[in-house]
Amino acid sequence: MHDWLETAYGPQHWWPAETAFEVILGAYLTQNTSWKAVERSLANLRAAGAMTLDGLRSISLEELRKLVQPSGFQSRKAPALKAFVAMLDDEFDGSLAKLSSLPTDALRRRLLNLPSVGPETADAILLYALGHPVPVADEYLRRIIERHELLAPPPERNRKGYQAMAEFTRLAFAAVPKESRASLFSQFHALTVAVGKAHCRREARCQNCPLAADPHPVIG
DNA sequence: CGCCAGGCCGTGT
DNA sequence: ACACGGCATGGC
Repeated sequence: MHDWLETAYGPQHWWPAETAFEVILGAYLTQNTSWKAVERSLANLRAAGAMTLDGLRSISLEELRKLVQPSGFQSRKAPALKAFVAMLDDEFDGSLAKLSSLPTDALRRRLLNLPSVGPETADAILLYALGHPVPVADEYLRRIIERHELLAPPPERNRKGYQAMAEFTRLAFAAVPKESRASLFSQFHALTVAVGKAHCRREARCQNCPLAADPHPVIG
């Protein structure tokens, strides 16, 4: 499935960001929000000099709310971003490297304790900002698994479903050498988003889904 | 205009 | 533990 999608879509070079901090901002902002809207918020943050740790620390909560308004949920997302900065400052000397030096499991638990960080946001930060080799699952992958019947029962939209998708992805790449796993998880997630955005709407069945034309797409 | 987006959390059973 | 609704905005 990964290889077939890669042939169809090519390298995706994800996460679309210049810095690790920008990845983290985007991971929060894109929660249930289109990337297009996130880009506007990111542009606001960049223009305000708030795309860095120092910049984000400096601006007021009120100002931050205005900057991230275009991507919605600002009453949640702005305080959540401030809470991340506070955690980094208070516990890790303001250093992403120190945060990242925790073992993956402990780091994941710490991230999940932050407000507005659930499994997907935690894993996106782990993989794309901090380079830890964890799979990232999302609603697109859930639909793909459901509609192509790759798992029984199909994953639901809750933590158990998320865990099932993560395990599914880990198993699918179990044979891949450990040092290649982060880049493959990145590429696979990016590809599922690419095909999901294009063909996998919420209600309608897949329309012209390229996976349906693949004679051999199914894992398991 | 209605649907939807790269989730998460509080509340009620 | 689980289902369910609210959260906000803008693109299409």
